[in-house]
Amino acid sequence: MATPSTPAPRSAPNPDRRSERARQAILDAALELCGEQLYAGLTMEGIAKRAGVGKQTIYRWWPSKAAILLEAIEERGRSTLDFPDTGNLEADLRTQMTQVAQAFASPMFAAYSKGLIAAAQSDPDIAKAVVETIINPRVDLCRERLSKAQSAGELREDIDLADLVELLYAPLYYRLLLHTRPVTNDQVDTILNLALNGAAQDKK
Amino acid sequence: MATPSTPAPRSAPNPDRRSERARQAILDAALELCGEQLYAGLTMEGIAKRAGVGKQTIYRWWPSKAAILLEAIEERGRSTLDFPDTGNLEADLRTQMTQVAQAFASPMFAAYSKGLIAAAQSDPDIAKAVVETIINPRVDLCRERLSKAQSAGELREDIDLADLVELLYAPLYYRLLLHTRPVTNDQVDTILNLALNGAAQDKK
Amino acid sequence: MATPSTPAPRSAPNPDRRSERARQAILDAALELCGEQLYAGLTMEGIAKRAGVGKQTIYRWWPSKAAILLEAIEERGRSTLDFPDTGNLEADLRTQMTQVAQAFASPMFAAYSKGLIAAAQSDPDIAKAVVETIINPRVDLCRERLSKAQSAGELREDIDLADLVELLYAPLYYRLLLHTRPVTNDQVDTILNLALNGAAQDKK
Amino acid sequence: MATPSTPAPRSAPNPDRRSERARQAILDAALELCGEQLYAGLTMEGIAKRAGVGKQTIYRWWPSKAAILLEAIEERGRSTLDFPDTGNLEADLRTQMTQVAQAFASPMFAAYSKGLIAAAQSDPDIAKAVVETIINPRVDLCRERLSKAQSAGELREDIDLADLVELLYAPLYYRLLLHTRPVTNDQVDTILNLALNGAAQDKK
DNA sequence: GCCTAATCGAGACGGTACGTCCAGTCTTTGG
DNA sequence: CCAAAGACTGGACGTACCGTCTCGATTAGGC
Repeated sequence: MATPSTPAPRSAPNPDRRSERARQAILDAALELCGEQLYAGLTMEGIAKRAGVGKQTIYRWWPSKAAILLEAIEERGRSTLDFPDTGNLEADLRTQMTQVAQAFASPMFAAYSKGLIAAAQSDPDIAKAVVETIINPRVDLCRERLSKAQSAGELREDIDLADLVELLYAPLYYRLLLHTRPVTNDQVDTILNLALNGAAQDKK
Repeated sequence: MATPSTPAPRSAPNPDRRSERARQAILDAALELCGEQLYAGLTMEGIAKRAGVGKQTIYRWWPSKAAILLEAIEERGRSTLDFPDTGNLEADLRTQMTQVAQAFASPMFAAYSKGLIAAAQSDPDIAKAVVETIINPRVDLCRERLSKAQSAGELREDIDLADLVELLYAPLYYRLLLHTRPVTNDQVDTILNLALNGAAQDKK
Repeated sequence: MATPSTPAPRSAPNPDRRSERARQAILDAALELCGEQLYAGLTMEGIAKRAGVGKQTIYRWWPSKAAILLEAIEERGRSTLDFPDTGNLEADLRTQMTQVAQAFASPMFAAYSKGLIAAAQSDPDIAKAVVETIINPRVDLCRERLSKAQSAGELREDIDLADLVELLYAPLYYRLLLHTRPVTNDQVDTILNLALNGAAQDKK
Repeated sequence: MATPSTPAPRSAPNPDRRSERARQAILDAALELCGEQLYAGLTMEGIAKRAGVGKQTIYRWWPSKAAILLEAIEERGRSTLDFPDTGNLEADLRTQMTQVAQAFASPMFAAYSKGLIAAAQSDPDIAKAVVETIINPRVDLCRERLSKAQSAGELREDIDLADLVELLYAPLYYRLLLHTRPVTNDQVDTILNLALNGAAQDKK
């Protein structure tokens, strides 16, 4: 007889009886409102009203509004999970990174950045969830592609691929979150040029 | 009856009569509270009570709590504005970037990141102010140092220095804001190695 | 095509299939909860949980929680319906009124007073039901006894017996509902003395 | 150095700074709403909205909606505090009791009965306050008048005047709260006739 | 003695009001 | 006139119940 793995903090609701209609309406409302106004103006009451749903129904299934956004993005944002492999590393990276750069300009990723990452600064649980469900899967896919390239002799043997992934994508997040300059396709070219070839003058 | 020269939208306060004691107490209280708890738990009422100050005194001089933090950091955080020039570019960058990496771990920069940058996602004014008063001055100093190196033939001629600054510092912000891994001194070495020398295998 | 004889506003439940177990459990739970806490803290959800019953089962058979109490009291509280006739009017009244006075102190009558009468102030249906099922039967019995006494020449011919019943029992309700003094057996003696003999000095 | 007499449960508000405008608006709104609908439909939120007041302002000064009604009635309902003394006891009682009987039909006393007395069944504090601020002052005035009559030989020496007050007024409350028959002026005559002269046949 | 339909326990649903907390404004008092 | 104090309107918070609705799982009556 196995002990239940979930401790059921407060008479856990039964997911089988969950209303899919309400769930979708809540995710839709959250994304819409986050697109229309800024994340700080996003309220549980607003989501409930827009979704035509009781507040309790939200609190029954999600611990916070950030958790709603997380689920919404995880469910609807699977498009940036593709990673091509044409044999040409630089071209493949350009394809994928351009896709990310364009996503950063879409309303849904506005919700992502303005909402989740901001909330993550004040809530370690959100931070953990963002890393695990959003960041890591994409990082892993990128690292696999890089690993093939390293095996093929296209990349130096002595570099850590996780560090290289960081170097490639960090500048996109930098502009997104610090609002210095807009994220563009040109930026991707620049990053690839610098990261692959290095900034130093060839010693020859 | 003379019209006052300043239109005074609503009885503009006179800075000459401002109480420096109250101003310092408010900045102190804001930083202390931001260090003790998360930014989301930082309230105007809490700052006023901690500072022994009326709420009106805060609203008279600052438009938001983020503005308070901004002023606090601008006033107390001038240390990371130094930029060395020993003639060795990589060493100088390592010195400065290590300094930044260590600042990211200090309580005051917790306030900076968790507070200001999060708030900037929901408030364009804050975003603008952060870039102008915090980011740009440091970027400019870095770019000047890089410019000397470029003139000295240490860096490729064809690269944009603003892009290089981004490439160097973005990974630090990436870890800070996305909470993937802690920011360490080792990270600085890795960034410099990759960014200066490139990840690609030497074509010989 | 025959119209059903009962219009069945919304699928009227069939009393033949009613679960007597559930009915008793609900009445018990309602009385217990009303005894343990104040009427204001009595909830449909609490009754359902205590009775181990679905909420719908309650709503199917009763329109309100006051209706539950009413049925509970009507079913279990038939004891105060006895009215003695020993030939001595004052003694018989003392017997019956003392019984009522003691009932007012019992937990079940706490439910009666604190629950039903309070609810009756906000719900005319409850008020009507209380009068018809609880008050009137007892008033009628008392009036019959008084009528015999009037015929026997023990009471004045010119008085309305309904008014006299009121005069006798009203002071018990007065203390019960206004919480001025506790209802005691002594009060019964005092009432009988005053109501039968009058407060005025004999003119003699 | 004196210890403050009030323990100040939670940073007690300063009554000197209280807004009389808000206070009157709240009392008005409570009485109006209680007159329009039944007490059970009276909500703090409704009062706040009608009064144009924040909910906090209500909770700052009153512990419950019953407390609001109590203050409203105490402040506006001083009219039934008069007690005549013409030398004719029965006439004076008739005057006063008729006044009370008529008050029981007015909207404000609907609030009184349907609200306060119902609430008193579930809240001992309310019950205590009702007795002390509403009931007792009026009972005392009546008892004084009866006392004069007793000294003047109009009433029997052996009766407790508090009991007589109860006997006189209880039937009015009986009809009011139990909703058996409406309270009328005729009822007052009946009560006086019975209570003063007694129901028993003169033994002569 | 099945079969079928209603009732049952259970609880998720859209709502309303609760009582609290904080935002941002207004008012009072004192320096 | 500024500062402190804090009461004010307003609105979102997260909770508790309301009364309705929707699920299987009994469970009883009519066949």
